[in-house]
Amino acid sequence: MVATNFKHRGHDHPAPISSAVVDDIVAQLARQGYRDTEPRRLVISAVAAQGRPFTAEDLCAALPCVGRATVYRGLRLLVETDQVCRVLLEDRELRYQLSHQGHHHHMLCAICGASADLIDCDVEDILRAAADRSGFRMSGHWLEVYGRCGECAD
Amino acid sequence: MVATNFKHRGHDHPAPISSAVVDDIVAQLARQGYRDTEPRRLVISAVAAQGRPFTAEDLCAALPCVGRATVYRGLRLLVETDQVCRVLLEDRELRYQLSHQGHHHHMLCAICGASADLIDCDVEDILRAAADRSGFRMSGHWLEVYGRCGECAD
DNA sequence: ACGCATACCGATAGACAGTATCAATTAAGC
DNA sequence: GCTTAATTGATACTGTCTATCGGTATGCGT
Repeated sequence: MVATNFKHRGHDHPAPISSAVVDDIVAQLARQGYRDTEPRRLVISAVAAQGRPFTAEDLCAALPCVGRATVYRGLRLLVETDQVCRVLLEDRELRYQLSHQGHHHHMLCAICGASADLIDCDVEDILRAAADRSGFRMSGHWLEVYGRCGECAD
Repeated sequence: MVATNFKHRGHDHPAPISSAVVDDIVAQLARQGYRDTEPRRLVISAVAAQGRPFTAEDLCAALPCVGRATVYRGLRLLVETDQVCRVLLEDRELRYQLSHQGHHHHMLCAICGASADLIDCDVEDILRAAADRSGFRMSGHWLEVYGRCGECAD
């Protein structure tokens, strides 16, 4: 194969990016009519490789061979299809992470950046009741909890 | 007085911006060592004049005679001194509003943009307990509730 | 296997919100 | 009034994300 100044695309049969997680997400996307492309697999793979909440720029840096616009588009698609959820830091920086099923909230460690799902936490009903008292009909909410994880606690 | 191409400053004695709210905030700032300047009073006055959560750009537009940087700085100062609180819309747009005393949350109407304080809502303890269960020590949180206010509920 | 329609890609330019810089100005205390 | 440090405003800049658009590759029907 001859080197070119163009990026690899499918025509030179690169090693397909594949793993249980990637295949699963690609299959879910396929079910909704989205194509199975190599750049998209690369994005999903990089997302799955992140150990903690990451920024879009983190992904771009981890994927120098994928266009920025493609990374952002891929990320947005994953958010829209609920494969990835968005997390907001105290300084309003937006991060992402693979979403576990169902609606839940995150606890973010201000020191190491780790996140943990907030389990057994039904603020929903309480908020709805309080909203009612204000004459509002609640349709959604955004909640982030900040603190220190066990390892960073003092 | 001769017209110049420079903006008015104190030297031509413009009508001082004053009202109960403005004077009160200016006094609080003075207590913390911040000067009483005309641009700052203008910003505070414009903030007080807003009927609902507003953006920094709203203020800039309402204050064409005050520099952008000054508006942003003034707003930040007001947030840091707890005179104004920040509110996050569902699309992550940042808005501001005069803060009423004490920690509380906001209910935002997705239709008309109105906001109401969420009263009798102690999510704090519940969150802290849930965080404990995840091994976290909670230090803060960010909560916004979205929905429809009474008037927009149809 | 082949061809077609169209989703998709990447490079780049641009929109946008907010910040840094810095000389000029002014508030506040003496 | 005078001094000095805080403040201002014009502007340039940063960083994040989106729009555009020519070209490409995927998935499907055949």
